[in-house]
Amino acid sequence: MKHVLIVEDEKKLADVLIAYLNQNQFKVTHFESGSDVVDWVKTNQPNIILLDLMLPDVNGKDLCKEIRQFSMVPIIMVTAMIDEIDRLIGLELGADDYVCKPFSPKEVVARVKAVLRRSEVGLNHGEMYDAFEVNDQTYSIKLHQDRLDLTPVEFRLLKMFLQSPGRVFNRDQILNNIFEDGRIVLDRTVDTHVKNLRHKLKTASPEHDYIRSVYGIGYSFEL
Amino acid sequence: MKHVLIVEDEKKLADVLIAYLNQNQFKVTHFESGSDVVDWVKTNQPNIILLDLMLPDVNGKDLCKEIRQFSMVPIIMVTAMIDEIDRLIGLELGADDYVCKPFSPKEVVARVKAVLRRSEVGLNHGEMYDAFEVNDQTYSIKLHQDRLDLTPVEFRLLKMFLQSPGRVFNRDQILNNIFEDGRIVLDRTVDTHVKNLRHKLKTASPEHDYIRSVYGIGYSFEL
DNA sequence: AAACTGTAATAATGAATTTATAATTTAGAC
DNA sequence: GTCTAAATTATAAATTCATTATTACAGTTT
Repeated sequence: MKHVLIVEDEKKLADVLIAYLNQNQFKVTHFESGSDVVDWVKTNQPNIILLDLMLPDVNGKDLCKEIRQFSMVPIIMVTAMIDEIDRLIGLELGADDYVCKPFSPKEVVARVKAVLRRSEVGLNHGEMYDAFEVNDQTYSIKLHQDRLDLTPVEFRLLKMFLQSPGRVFNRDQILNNIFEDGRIVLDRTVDTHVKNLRHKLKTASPEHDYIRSVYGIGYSFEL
Repeated sequence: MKHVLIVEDEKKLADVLIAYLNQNQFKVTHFESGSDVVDWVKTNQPNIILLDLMLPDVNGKDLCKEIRQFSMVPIIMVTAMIDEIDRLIGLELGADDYVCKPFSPKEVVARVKAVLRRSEVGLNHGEMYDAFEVNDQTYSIKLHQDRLDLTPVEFRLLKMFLQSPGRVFNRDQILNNIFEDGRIVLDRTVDTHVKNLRHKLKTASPEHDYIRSVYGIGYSFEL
């Protein structure tokens, strides 16, 4: 029986989740604050953690990172800050997924199952996107088994593209996704990174043209 | 303190064993099923495993073989099938000893101690990782028979790397792994220890470049 | 004293960004 | 349709910035 740890200060919300998860044959443990979570996780080794970003005592992001220090347990972030989401994606937090408040309990259960499934099969492997394999542990991406030798910026850029194939990003969106801090750089910088990434992709797979330029708008990734 | 992993689905039985082992200064981890055992062993490297042959989800024999793929950790098989025992002995399972249910906890503790003693003295070396041999007793690591002359910090650093080859560690993670107490030192300190370790590895094996710097992230060990 | 560890300062390297220029695309004029 | 000017994107080189490597030394421990 899979064991889910919920770290959530809104009692009502937590109760609903617990009820749903129990109905789906999950064992659930609930913490209303973050202070004792690390110790508990170390001794009890849950199968998955649902972690609220906004907690009364500790910062959810830091907690996530701290857990990552000693465990690869899957973590799903829960947040009310819809604006934060974009920045969280592809971030080096080490979380496996996120859900945004308000959410349906059904959705959460589905995500929990999905993440567990993912973490069970791909033992050492990262998430697959077509022929690409993204490995957050090793900060590397493989294309057809071969490791692409990417810089940190290129890694985040390609991961962002892979997560939304076909979507056209303008340069502002790309910069927001790539930089945690809201630092401001020129649009041309994006071009340069795209150029460098294209070159590395071309080296690995000469026949394929993955990144499409959309004149007047930005770039999109075509699998 | 020796760390014993018990894989046993009968909760009561396991609890008795845990109590006895704890009394004898063993640290104990308990799994009620076999599904997550392999991963856990890979990261946690127990000193000995007590493995039930009959588990709800996976076959104990297969589990034993699978563990033998990557580790020489001593394994004691536990079984209720007294008839099976004879067939098991001498088999290519790779287990180190057997106990038959019903057994007295005292007997099990005695066997655990015996097997550990056996594995510590004599020809039985430490855990092998490729050409590296880690010996926790003597706090030393050999590369191709040659003993590397490592300081305690270097020993823990290299052992950590060997346990997760290919994984990229950032400096915080390295420090957390190396120092049990939460002592805080500068990131540059990691660089220095890595440099010193690299030098010793180079002396022992000039052609090989084991430690890879991952710019902006940390280090990884490539076997 | 010798060995180990941590820090600080500096050098070396590598990545990110900017800059400059060339190439391409688009839209309007003919 | 084709030509041309303006806008946009591509590329390469130069610059700035960040990270890592190395060295030397100081405080501790053995």
